[in-house]
Amino acid sequence: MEYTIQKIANLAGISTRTLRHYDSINLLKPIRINSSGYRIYGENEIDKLQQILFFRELGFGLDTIKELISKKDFDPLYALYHHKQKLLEKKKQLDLLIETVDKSIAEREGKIRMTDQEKFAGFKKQMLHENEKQYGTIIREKYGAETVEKSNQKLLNMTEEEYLKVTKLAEDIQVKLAEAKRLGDPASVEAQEVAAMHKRWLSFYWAGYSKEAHRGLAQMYVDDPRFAKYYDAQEPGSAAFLRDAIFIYTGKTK
Amino acid sequence: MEYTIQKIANLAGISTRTLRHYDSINLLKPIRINSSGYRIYGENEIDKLQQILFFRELGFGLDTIKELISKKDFDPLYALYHHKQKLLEKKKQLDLLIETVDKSIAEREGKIRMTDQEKFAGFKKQMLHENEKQYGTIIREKYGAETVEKSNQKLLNMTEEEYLKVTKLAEDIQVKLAEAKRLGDPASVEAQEVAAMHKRWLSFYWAGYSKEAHRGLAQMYVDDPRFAKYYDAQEPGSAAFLRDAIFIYTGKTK
DNA sequence: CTTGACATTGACGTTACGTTAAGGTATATA
DNA sequence: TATATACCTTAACGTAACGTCAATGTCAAG
Repeated sequence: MEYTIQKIANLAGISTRTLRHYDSINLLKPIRINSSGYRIYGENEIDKLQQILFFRELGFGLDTIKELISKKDFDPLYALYHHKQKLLEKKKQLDLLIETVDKSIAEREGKIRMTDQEKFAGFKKQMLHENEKQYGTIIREKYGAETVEKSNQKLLNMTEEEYLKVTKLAEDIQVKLAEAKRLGDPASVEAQEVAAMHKRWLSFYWAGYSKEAHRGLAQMYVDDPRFAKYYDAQEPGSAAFLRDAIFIYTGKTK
Repeated sequence: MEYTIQKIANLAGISTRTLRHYDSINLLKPIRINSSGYRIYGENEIDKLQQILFFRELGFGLDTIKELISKKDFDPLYALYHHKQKLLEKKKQLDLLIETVDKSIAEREGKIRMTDQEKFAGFKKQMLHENEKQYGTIIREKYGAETVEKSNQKLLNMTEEEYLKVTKLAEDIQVKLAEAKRLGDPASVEAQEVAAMHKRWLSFYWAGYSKEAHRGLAQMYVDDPRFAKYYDAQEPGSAAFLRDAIFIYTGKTK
Protein backbone atom coordinates (compact mmCIF):
# COMPACT_ATOMS: atom_id res chain seq x y z
CA MET A 1 0.00 0.00 0.00
CA GLU A 2 1.08 3.52 -0.75
CA TYR A 3 -0.06 6.45 1.29
CA THR A 4 -0.15 10.20 0.82
CA ILE A 5 0.72 12.32 3.79
CA GLN A 6 -2.81 12.80 5.01
CA LYS A 7 -3.74 9.17 4.67
CA ILE A 8 -0.85 8.08 6.80
CA ALA A 9 -1.59 10.89 9.25
CA ASN A 10 -5.15 9.71 9.70
CA LEU A 11 -4.03 6.14 9.96
CA ALA A 12 -1.66 6.91 12.80
CA GLY A 13 -3.64 9.69 14.43
CA ILE A 14 -0.99 12.35 14.01
CA SER A 15 -0.87 15.61 12.05
CA THR A 16 0.58 16.14 8.61
CA ARG A 17 2.80 18.78 10.17
CA THR A 18 4.29 16.11 12.37
CA LEU A 19 5.09 13.95 9.36
CA ARG A 20 6.70 16.87 7.55
CA HIS A 21 8.65 17.61 10.67
CA TYR A 22 9.88 14.03 10.88
CA ASP A 23 10.86 14.27 7.24
CA SER A 24 12.80 17.49 7.73
CA ILE A 25 14.79 16.10 10.67
CA ASN A 26 15.43 12.88 8.77
CA LEU A 27 13.56 10.78 11.28
CA LEU A 28 11.07 9.39 8.78
CA LYS A 29 11.53 9.99 5.07
CA PRO A 30 8.86 9.10 2.51
CA ILE A 31 9.76 6.21 0.24
CA ARG A 32 9.57 8.56 -2.73
CA ILE A 33 8.35 11.88 -4.01
CA ASN A 34 5.90 11.72 -6.90
CA SER A 35 5.94 13.87 -10.01
CA SER A 36 3.97 16.62 -8.28
CA GLY A 37 6.34 16.77 -5.36
CA TYR A 38 3.98 14.89 -3.03
CA ARG A 39 5.35 12.68 -0.29
CA ILE A 40 4.52 9.00 -0.76
CA TYR A 41 4.90 6.52 2.10
CA GLY A 42 5.03 2.73 1.88
CA GLU A 43 4.83 -0.32 4.12
CA ASN A 44 8.29 0.07 5.59
CA GLU A 45 7.49 3.61 6.61
CA ILE A 46 4.35 2.39 8.36
CA ASP A 47 6.36 0.03 10.50
CA LYS A 48 9.02 2.60 11.16
CA LEU A 49 6.41 5.13 12.19
CA GLN A 50 4.93 2.62 14.56
CA GLN A 51 8.30 2.18 16.22
CA ILE A 52 8.75 5.92 16.42
CA LEU A 53 5.38 6.38 18.05
CA PHE A 54 6.09 3.67 20.59
CA PHE A 55 9.34 5.31 21.58
CA ARG A 56 7.69 8.72 21.68
CA GLU A 57 4.91 7.38 23.86
CA LEU A 58 7.57 6.17 26.26
CA GLY A 59 9.06 9.63 26.54
CA PHE A 60 12.04 9.34 24.22
CA GLY A 61 13.11 12.48 22.41
CA LEU A 62 13.14 12.52 18.64
CA ASP A 63 16.93 12.77 18.50
CA THR A 64 17.30 9.70 20.65
CA ILE A 65 14.73 7.82 18.65
CA LYS A 66 16.57 8.62 15.46
CA GLU A 67 19.80 7.34 16.94
CA LEU A 68 18.21 4.16 18.13
CA ILE A 69 16.30 3.10 15.06
CA SER A 70 18.89 4.11 12.53
CA LYS A 71 21.58 1.99 14.09
CA LYS A 72 22.55 -0.73 11.69
CA ASP A 73 21.95 -3.38 14.34
CA PHE A 74 18.53 -2.08 15.36
CA ASP A 75 16.30 -5.07 16.03
CA PRO A 76 12.59 -4.25 15.60
CA LEU A 77 11.45 -7.40 17.33
CA TYR A 78 13.62 -6.81 20.34
CA ALA A 79 12.46 -3.22 20.41
CA LEU A 80 8.86 -4.41 20.56
CA TYR A 81 9.71 -6.52 23.60
CA HIS A 82 11.24 -3.44 25.09
CA HIS A 83 8.11 -1.43 24.41
CA LYS A 84 5.97 -4.04 26.04
CA GLN A 85 8.04 -4.10 29.18
CA LYS A 86 8.04 -0.33 29.43
CA LEU A 87 4.32 -0.08 28.77
CA LEU A 88 3.68 -2.58 31.53
CA GLU A 89 5.76 -0.44 33.87
CA LYS A 90 3.78 2.57 32.81
CA LYS A 91 0.61 0.70 33.58
CA LYS A 92 1.86 -0.11 37.03
CA GLN A 93 2.50 3.53 37.61
CA LEU A 94 -0.96 4.40 36.39
CA ASP A 95 -2.38 1.93 38.88
CA LEU A 96 -0.43 3.66 41.59
CA LEU A 97 -1.85 7.00 40.51
CA ILE A 98 -5.36 5.62 40.55
CA GLU A 99 -4.72 4.30 44.03
CA THR A 100 -3.62 7.78 45.01
CA VAL A 101 -6.84 9.22 43.64
CA ASP A 102 -8.87 6.68 45.57
CA LYS A 103 -7.06 7.48 48.76
CA SER A 104 -7.43 11.21 48.18
CA ILE A 105 -11.15 10.76 47.71
CA ALA A 106 -11.39 8.74 50.90
CA GLU A 107 -9.43 11.42 52.70
CA ARG A 108 -11.70 14.19 51.48
CA GLU A 109 -14.63 12.17 52.71
CA GLY A 110 -12.98 11.94 56.10
CA LYS A 111 -12.50 8.21 55.97
CA ILE A 112 -8.73 8.03 56.13
CA ARG A 113 -5.68 10.21 56.52
CA MET A 114 -2.83 10.62 54.12
CA THR A 115 0.73 11.73 54.55
CA ASP A 116 2.01 14.37 52.17
CA GLN A 117 4.24 11.72 50.62
CA GLU A 118 1.30 9.53 49.78
CA LYS A 119 -0.45 12.36 48.00
CA PHE A 120 2.15 12.21 45.25
CA ALA A 121 2.63 8.49 44.90
CA GLY A 122 2.53 7.61 41.22
CA PHE A 123 3.71 10.99 39.98
CA LYS A 124 7.36 10.40 40.62
CA LYS A 125 9.00 8.26 38.01
CA GLN A 126 9.74 5.59 40.52
CA MET A 127 13.26 4.45 41.14
CA LEU A 128 13.80 1.52 38.85
CA HIS A 129 17.07 1.22 40.64
CA GLU A 130 15.71 -0.93 43.41
CA ASN A 131 13.81 -3.59 41.54
CA GLU A 132 16.16 -3.74 38.64
CA LYS A 133 19.27 -5.31 40.00
CA GLN A 134 20.78 -6.15 36.69
CA TYR A 135 23.58 -8.58 37.15
CA GLY A 136 26.71 -8.37 35.23
CA THR A 137 26.37 -10.75 32.36
CA ILE A 138 29.10 -8.92 30.54
CA ILE A 139 32.05 -10.28 32.37
CA ARG A 140 30.49 -13.46 33.62
CA GLU A 141 29.93 -14.85 30.19
CA LYS A 142 33.37 -13.69 29.17
CA TYR A 143 33.18 -12.00 25.85
CA GLY A 144 31.96 -13.14 22.49
CA ALA A 145 29.33 -12.13 19.99
CA GLU A 146 26.67 -12.32 22.66
CA THR A 147 28.32 -9.97 25.08
CA VAL A 148 28.05 -6.91 22.91
CA GLU A 149 24.48 -7.70 22.03
CA LYS A 150 23.52 -8.07 25.64
CA SER A 151 24.95 -4.75 26.58
CA ASN A 152 23.11 -3.10 23.73
CA GLN A 153 19.95 -4.64 25.07
CA LYS A 154 20.65 -3.04 28.39
CA LEU A 155 20.67 0.28 26.60
CA LEU A 156 17.13 -0.31 25.45
CA ASN A 157 16.05 -1.00 28.98
CA MET A 158 17.16 2.39 30.17
CA THR A 159 15.03 5.45 30.39
CA GLU A 160 16.00 8.18 28.00
CA GLU A 161 17.60 10.11 30.81
CA GLU A 162 19.85 7.23 31.66
CA TYR A 163 20.60 6.61 28.04
CA LEU A 164 21.72 10.18 27.46
CA LYS A 165 23.83 10.14 30.60
CA VAL A 166 25.58 6.95 29.75
CA THR A 167 26.34 7.78 26.15
CA LYS A 168 27.61 11.19 27.13
CA LEU A 169 29.74 9.64 29.82
CA ALA A 170 31.23 7.23 27.31
CA GLU A 171 32.13 10.12 25.02
CA ASP A 172 33.65 12.09 27.87
CA ILE A 173 35.75 9.12 28.82
CA GLN A 174 37.08 8.84 25.28
CA VAL A 175 38.15 12.48 25.30
CA LYS A 176 39.58 12.61 28.80
CA LEU A 177 41.37 9.35 28.27
CA ALA A 178 43.15 10.67 25.20
CA GLU A 179 44.14 13.81 27.12
CA ALA A 180 45.45 11.86 30.09
CA LYS A 181 47.31 9.46 27.82
CA ARG A 182 49.20 12.34 26.28
CA LEU A 183 50.37 13.35 29.76
CA GLY A 184 51.82 9.87 30.08
CA ASP A 185 51.29 9.00 33.74
CA PRO A 186 48.48 6.54 34.61
CA ALA A 187 48.82 7.58 38.27
CA SER A 188 48.17 11.24 37.48
CA VAL A 189 45.10 13.02 38.79
CA GLU A 190 43.76 13.17 35.24
CA ALA A 191 44.18 9.47 34.61
CA GLN A 192 42.65 8.55 37.97
CA GLU A 193 39.71 10.81 37.17
CA VAL A 194 39.20 8.82 33.99
CA ALA A 195 39.32 5.58 35.95
CA ALA A 196 36.66 6.94 38.29
CA MET A 197 34.50 7.96 35.33
CA HIS A 198 34.94 4.53 33.91
CA LYS A 199 33.71 3.02 37.14
CA ARG A 200 30.59 5.19 37.00
CA TRP A 201 30.09 4.20 33.39
CA LEU A 202 30.46 0.54 34.22
CA SER A 203 27.94 0.85 37.02
CA PHE A 204 25.30 1.75 34.49
CA TYR A 205 25.52 -1.62 32.84
CA TRP A 206 26.46 -3.65 35.73
CA ALA A 207 25.02 -3.39 39.19
CA GLY A 208 27.44 -5.68 41.02
CA TYR A 209 30.54 -3.56 40.89
CA SER A 210 33.70 -4.97 42.37
CA LYS A 211 37.33 -4.02 42.00
CA GLU A 212 38.25 -7.44 40.73
CA ALA A 213 35.69 -7.31 37.95
CA HIS A 214 36.71 -3.78 37.05
CA ARG A 215 40.28 -4.93 36.69
CA GLY A 216 39.16 -7.91 34.66
CA LEU A 217 37.34 -5.68 32.25
CA ALA A 218 40.33 -3.36 32.01
CA GLN A 219 42.55 -6.24 31.05
CA MET A 220 39.97 -7.34 28.54
CA TYR A 221 40.20 -3.95 26.89
CA VAL A 222 43.78 -4.71 26.07
CA ASP A 223 43.35 -8.35 25.13
CA ASP A 224 40.26 -8.03 22.99
CA PRO A 225 41.07 -6.30 19.71
CA ARG A 226 37.52 -5.01 19.35
CA PHE A 227 37.70 -3.05 22.57
CA ALA A 228 41.27 -2.05 22.04
CA LYS A 229 40.37 -0.64 18.67
CA TYR A 230 37.59 1.44 20.20
CA TYR A 231 39.78 3.00 22.86
CA ASP A 232 42.86 3.35 20.69
CA ALA A 233 40.90 5.16 18.03
CA GLN A 234 41.52 8.64 19.41
CA GLU A 235 45.00 7.98 20.74
CA PRO A 236 47.00 4.78 20.21
CA GLY A 237 47.94 2.93 23.37
CA SER A 238 44.92 4.28 25.24
CA ALA A 239 43.51 0.86 26.03
CA ALA A 240 46.67 -0.20 27.81
CA PHE A 241 46.93 3.18 29.48
CA LEU A 242 43.36 2.90 30.74
CA ARG A 243 44.10 -0.57 32.09
CA ASP A 244 47.09 0.74 34.00
CA ALA A 245 45.10 3.63 35.40
CA ILE A 246 42.30 1.32 36.51
CA PHE A 247 44.76 -1.07 38.11
CA ILE A 248 46.15 1.80 40.14
CA TYR A 249 42.67 3.12 40.85
CA THR A 250 41.53 -0.23 42.19
CA GLY A 251 44.61 -0.43 44.37
CA LYS A 252 46.93 -2.75 42.55
CA THR A 253 50.10 -1.30 41.13
CA LYS A 254 50.43 -4.04 38.59
CA MET B 1 3.84 21.39 57.70
CA GLU B 2 5.77 24.08 55.92
CA TYR B 3 7.99 23.38 52.97
CA THR B 4 10.78 25.20 51.20
CA ILE B 5 10.84 25.01 47.43
CA GLN B 6 13.18 22.07 47.21
CA LYS B 7 11.38 20.05 49.83
CA ILE B 8 8.11 20.36 48.02
CA ALA B 9 9.85 19.64 44.73
CA ASN B 10 11.29 16.40 46.06
CA LEU B 11 7.99 15.49 47.62
CA ALA B 12 6.16 15.82 44.34
CA GLY B 13 8.93 14.70 42.02
CA ILE B 14 9.13 17.94 40.07
CA SER B 15 11.86 20.54 39.65
CA THR B 16 12.23 23.78 41.58
CA ARG B 17 12.16 25.54 38.24
CA THR B 18 8.70 24.15 37.66
CA LEU B 19 7.51 25.52 40.99
CA ARG B 20 8.98 28.93 40.24
CA HIS B 21 7.31 28.80 36.87
CA TYR B 22 3.96 27.98 38.45
CA ASP B 23 4.49 30.88 40.82
CA SER B 24 5.30 33.32 38.05
CA ILE B 25 2.21 32.41 36.06
CA ASN B 26 0.08 32.57 39.20
CA LEU B 27 -0.85 28.94 39.01
CA LEU B 28 0.55 28.04 42.42
CA LYS B 29 1.71 30.76 44.78
CA PRO B 30 3.58 30.01 48.01
CA ILE B 31 1.62 30.69 51.15
CA ARG B 32 4.20 33.28 52.13
CA ILE B 33 7.68 34.60 51.52
CA ASN B 34 10.00 34.50 54.51
CA SER B 35 12.35 37.26 55.63
CA SER B 36 15.07 36.05 53.26
CA GLY B 37 12.78 36.07 50.27
CA TYR B 38 12.40 32.29 50.26
CA ARG B 39 9.16 30.70 49.06
CA ILE B 40 7.30 28.83 51.79
CA TYR B 41 4.53 26.37 50.91
CA GLY B 42 1.87 24.97 53.25
CA GLU B 43 -0.73 22.23 53.36
CA ASN B 44 -3.18 23.93 51.04
CA GLU B 45 -0.48 24.32 48.44
CA ILE B 46 0.27 20.61 48.68
CA ASP B 47 -3.31 19.74 47.86
CA LYS B 48 -3.49 22.32 45.12
CA LEU B 49 -0.28 21.02 43.59
CA GLN B 50 -1.70 17.52 43.64
CA GLN B 51 -4.72 18.71 41.70
CA ILE B 52 -2.47 20.53 39.24
CA LEU B 53 -0.38 17.45 38.65
CA PHE B 54 -3.43 15.31 38.09
CA PHE B 55 -4.74 17.69 35.48
CA ARG B 56 -1.31 17.97 33.91
CA GLU B 57 -1.00 14.20 33.77
CA LEU B 58 -4.25 14.14 31.88
CA GLY B 59 -2.93 16.52 29.27
CA PHE B 60 -4.49 19.77 30.35
CA GLY B 61 -2.52 22.94 29.62
CA LEU B 62 -1.46 25.13 32.50
CA ASP B 63 -3.75 27.94 31.40
CA THR B 64 -6.72 25.65 31.42
CA ILE B 65 -5.77 24.21 34.78
CA LYS B 66 -5.54 27.69 36.24
CA GLU B 67 -8.99 28.53 34.95
CA LEU B 68 -10.47 25.35 36.31
CA ILE B 69 -9.07 25.33 39.82
CA SER B 70 -9.38 29.03 40.46
CA LYS B 71 -13.09 29.10 39.74
CA LYS B 72 -14.97 29.98 42.89
CA ASP B 73 -17.10 26.85 42.56
CA PHE B 74 -14.22 24.46 41.98
CA ASP B 75 -14.99 21.24 43.82
CA PRO B 76 -11.83 19.26 44.69
CA LEU B 77 -13.74 16.13 45.51
CA TYR B 78 -15.62 16.14 42.25
CA ALA B 79 -12.38 16.84 40.45
CA LEU B 80 -10.86 13.74 42.02
CA TYR B 81 -13.73 11.66 40.68
CA HIS B 82 -13.03 13.18 37.31
CA HIS B 83 -9.36 12.28 37.57
CA LYS B 84 -10.21 8.73 38.42
CA GLN B 85 -12.50 8.32 35.47
CA LYS B 86 -9.97 9.79 33.08
CA LEU B 87 -7.13 7.73 34.49
CA LEU B 88 -9.20 4.62 33.99
CA GLU B 89 -9.76 5.64 30.39
CA LYS B 90 -6.06 6.19 30.01
CA LYS B 91 -5.45 2.73 31.38
CA LYS B 92 -7.82 1.27 28.84
CA GLN B 93 -5.88 2.96 26.11
CA LEU B 94 -2.62 1.65 27.51
CA ASP B 95 -4.08 -1.84 27.43
CA LEU B 96 -4.94 -1.31 23.82
CA LEU B 97 -1.39 -0.22 23.11
CA ILE B 98 -0.01 -3.26 24.86
CA GLU B 99 -2.31 -5.41 22.77
CA THR B 100 -0.92 -3.69 19.70
CA VAL B 101 2.61 -4.52 20.82
CA ASP B 102 1.67 -8.13 21.38
CA LYS B 103 0.11 -8.37 17.96
CA SER B 104 3.10 -6.69 16.36
CA ILE B 105 5.40 -9.18 18.03
CA ALA B 106 3.26 -12.05 16.81
CA GLU B 107 3.33 -10.59 13.34
CA ARG B 108 7.10 -10.27 13.29
CA GLU B 109 7.29 -13.87 14.35
CA GLY B 110 5.10 -14.81 11.42
CA LYS B 111 2.22 -16.00 13.52
CA ILE B 112 -0.44 -13.55 12.44
CA ARG B 113 -1.06 -10.72 10.03
CA MET B 114 -2.02 -7.19 10.86
CA THR B 115 -3.74 -4.49 8.88
CA ASP B 116 -2.10 -1.09 8.82
CA GLN B 117 -5.00 0.19 10.90
CA GLU B 118 -4.31 -2.29 13.65
CA LYS B 119 -0.69 -1.25 13.85
CA PHE B 120 -1.76 2.08 15.30
CA ALA B 121 -4.55 1.01 17.61
CA GLY B 122 -4.06 2.66 20.97
CA PHE B 123 -2.16 5.65 19.64
CA LYS B 124 -5.17 7.55 18.47
CA LYS B 125 -7.01 9.24 21.25
CA GLN B 126 -10.03 7.10 20.67
CA MET B 127 -13.36 8.64 19.91
CA LEU B 128 -14.99 9.05 23.27
CA HIS B 129 -17.97 10.03 21.25
CA GLU B 130 -19.19 6.50 20.86
CA ASN B 131 -19.13 5.20 24.40
CA GLU B 132 -20.02 8.47 25.99
CA LYS B 133 -23.58 9.02 24.99
CA GLN B 134 -24.36 11.59 27.59
CA TYR B 135 -28.07 12.13 27.74
CA GLY B 136 -29.57 15.51 28.08
CA THR B 137 -30.15 16.02 31.74
CA ILE B 138 -30.27 19.76 31.20
CA ILE B 139 -33.67 19.99 29.72
CA ARG B 140 -35.11 16.85 31.15
CA GLU B 141 -34.77 17.97 34.70
CA LYS B 142 -36.02 21.39 33.68
CA TYR B 143 -33.89 24.02 35.25
CA GLY B 144 -32.95 24.73 38.79
CA ALA B 145 -29.83 25.00 40.89
CA GLU B 146 -28.80 21.51 39.88
CA THR B 147 -28.92 22.16 36.16
CA VAL B 148 -26.06 24.60 36.11
CA GLU B 149 -23.95 22.39 38.33
CA LYS B 150 -24.54 19.40 36.12
CA SER B 151 -23.46 21.21 33.01
CA ASN B 152 -20.35 22.45 34.77
CA GLN B 153 -19.59 18.89 35.67
CA LYS B 154 -19.84 17.99 32.03
CA LEU B 155 -17.08 20.51 31.42
CA LEU B 156 -14.80 18.50 33.66
CA ASN B 157 -15.53 15.39 31.67
CA MET B 158 -14.28 16.89 28.47
CA THR B 159 -10.80 16.62 27.11
CA GLU B 160 -8.92 19.85 26.96
CA GLU B 161 -9.44 20.07 23.25
CA GLU B 162 -13.16 19.86 23.67
CA TYR B 163 -13.12 22.31 26.55
CA LEU B 164 -11.27 24.91 24.54
CA LYS B 165 -13.51 24.41 21.56
CA VAL B 166 -16.70 24.72 23.53
CA THR B 167 -15.70 27.81 25.49
CA LYS B 168 -14.49 29.50 22.33
CA LEU B 169 -17.69 28.59 20.59
CA ALA B 170 -19.72 30.09 23.42
CA GLU B 171 -17.79 33.34 23.12
CA ASP B 172 -18.20 33.44 19.37
CA ILE B 173 -21.92 32.95 19.75
CA GLN B 174 -22.11 35.89 22.14
CA VAL B 175 -20.37 38.14 19.64
CA LYS B 176 -22.16 37.00 16.51
CA LEU B 177 -25.49 37.10 18.29
CA ALA B 178 -25.00 40.74 19.25
CA GLU B 179 -24.03 41.56 15.65
CA ALA B 180 -27.03 39.75 14.18
CA LYS B 181 -29.35 41.34 16.71
CA ARG B 182 -28.30 44.79 15.56
CA LEU B 183 -29.30 43.87 12.00
CA GLY B 184 -32.75 43.13 13.36
CA ASP B 185 -33.92 40.14 11.32
CA PRO B 186 -33.91 36.70 13.01
CA ALA B 187 -34.36 35.10 9.58
CA SER B 188 -31.22 36.76 8.20
CA VAL B 189 -28.23 34.68 7.13
CA GLU B 190 -26.29 36.02 10.10
CA ALA B 191 -28.96 35.10 12.61
CA GLN B 192 -29.38 31.64 11.14
CA GLU B 193 -25.63 31.16 11.32
CA VAL B 194 -25.82 31.94 15.03
CA ALA B 195 -28.61 29.40 15.43
CA ALA B 196 -26.46 26.79 13.73
CA MET B 197 -23.53 27.61 15.98
CA HIS B 198 -25.82 27.30 18.94
CA LYS B 199 -26.82 23.86 17.82
CA ARG B 200 -23.18 22.83 17.61
CA TRP B 201 -22.59 24.28 21.03
CA LEU B 202 -25.55 22.45 22.46
CA SER B 203 -24.34 19.19 20.97
CA PHE B 204 -21.25 19.40 23.14
CA TYR B 205 -23.31 19.08 26.28
CA TRP B 206 -26.08 17.07 25.06
CA ALA B 207 -25.87 14.10 22.77
CA GLY B 208 -29.54 13.60 22.03
CA TYR B 209 -30.18 16.65 19.91
CA SER B 210 -33.69 17.22 18.63
CA LYS B 211 -35.41 20.26 17.20
CA GLU B 212 -38.07 20.17 19.89
CA ALA B 213 -35.50 20.24 22.66
CA HIS B 214 -33.53 22.97 20.94
CA ARG B 215 -36.66 25.09 20.79
CA GLY B 216 -37.43 24.30 24.41
CA LEU B 217 -34.03 25.53 25.45
CA ALA B 218 -34.42 28.65 23.33
CA GLN B 219 -37.68 29.48 25.06
CA MET B 220 -36.02 28.85 28.38
CA TYR B 221 -33.42 31.46 27.53
CA VAL B 222 -36.18 34.02 27.47
CA ASP B 223 -38.14 32.72 30.43
CA ASP B 224 -35.28 32.17 32.81
CA PRO B 225 -33.82 35.46 34.00
CA ARG B 226 -30.38 33.92 34.60
CA PHE B 227 -29.99 32.87 31.01
CA ALA B 228 -31.61 35.99 29.69
CA LYS B 229 -29.17 38.06 31.65
CA TYR B 230 -26.24 36.19 30.13
CA TYR B 231 -27.35 36.66 26.56
CA ASP B 232 -28.65 40.17 27.01
CA ALA B 233 -25.41 41.32 28.54
CA GLN B 234 -23.81 42.38 25.25
CA GLU B 235 -26.96 43.56 23.56
CA PRO B 236 -30.40 43.85 25.21
CA GLY B 237 -33.08 41.69 23.68
CA SER B 238 -30.60 39.14 22.43
CA ALA B 239 -32.17 36.26 24.31
CA ALA B 240 -35.52 36.78 22.62
CA PHE B 241 -33.80 37.38 19.31
CA LEU B 242 -31.89 34.14 19.64
CA ARG B 243 -35.08 32.30 20.46
CA ASP B 244 -36.74 33.66 17.33
CA ALA B 245 -33.76 32.72 15.20
CA ILE B 246 -33.73 29.20 16.60
CA PHE B 247 -37.46 28.82 16.05
CA ILE B 248 -36.96 29.73 12.42
CA TYR B 249 -33.86 27.55 12.19
CA THR B 250 -35.72 24.54 13.51
CA GLY B 251 -38.52 25.19 11.05
CA LYS B 252 -41.23 26.80 13.08
CA THR B 253 -42.03 30.42 12.31
CA LYS B 254 -43.62 30.96 15.67
C1' DC C 1 35.36 32.57 58.39
C1' DT C 2 34.95 29.88 54.78
C1' DT C 3 32.73 26.07 52.53
C1' DG C 4 28.76 23.92 50.65
C1' DA C 5 24.14 23.52 50.18
C1' DC C 6 20.50 26.10 49.84
C1' DA C 7 17.75 30.24 47.97
C1' DT C 8 16.75 34.46 44.64
C1' DT C 9 15.83 36.90 39.94
C1' DG C 10 16.70 37.50 35.20
C1' DA C 11 17.20 35.91 30.59
C1' DC C 12 18.17 33.18 26.78
C1' DG C 13 17.71 28.17 24.88
C1' DT C 14 15.12 23.91 23.60
C1' DT C 15 11.75 20.54 21.97
C1' DA C 16 8.07 19.31 19.08
C1' DC C 17 5.40 20.73 16.84
C1' DG C 18 0.98 24.61 15.68
C1' DT C 19 -0.17 28.06 12.71
C1' DT C 20 -0.45 31.21 9.11
C1' DA C 21 0.98 32.61 4.38
C1' DA C 22 1.53 32.04 -0.45
C1' DG C 23 1.06 29.10 -3.84
C1' DG C 24 0.97 24.58 -6.98
C1' DT C 25 -2.04 20.16 -8.26
C1' DA C 26 -5.94 16.91 -8.92
C1' DT C 27 -10.68 15.97 -9.57
C1' DA C 28 -15.65 16.59 -9.53
C1' DT C 29 -19.19 19.34 -11.12
C1' DA C 30 -21.68 23.47 -13.53
C1' DT D 1 -14.07 24.55 -20.24
C1' DA D 2 -14.19 26.95 -16.00
C1' DT D 3 -14.14 26.81 -11.27
C1' DA D 4 -14.75 25.07 -6.81
C1' DT D 5 -12.87 22.05 -3.47
C1' DA D 6 -9.69 19.35 -1.47
C1' DC D 7 -5.52 18.07 -1.68
C1' DC D 8 -0.35 19.05 -1.65
C1' DT D 9 4.19 22.10 -1.23
C1' DT D 10 7.89 25.24 1.24
C1' DA D 11 8.98 28.98 4.33
C1' DA D 12 8.86 31.07 8.47
C1' DC D 13 7.32 32.75 12.67
C1' DG D 14 4.76 31.35 17.14
C1' DT D 15 4.06 28.57 21.50
C1' DA D 16 4.16 25.80 25.81
C1' DA D 17 6.52 24.33 29.58
C1' DC D 18 9.99 24.31 31.25
C1' DG D 19 15.86 23.59 31.10
C1' DT D 20 19.91 25.85 31.77
C1' DC D 21 23.05 29.19 32.80
C1' DA D 22 24.69 33.51 35.27
C1' DA D 23 25.12 36.53 38.98
C1' DT D 24 24.12 36.99 43.62
C1' DG D 25 22.26 36.39 48.48
C1' DT D 26 21.45 33.22 52.92
C1' DC D 27 22.27 29.78 56.31
C1' DA D 28 24.32 26.03 59.11
C1' DA D 29 28.44 23.47 60.18
C1' DG D 30 33.20 22.84 60.98
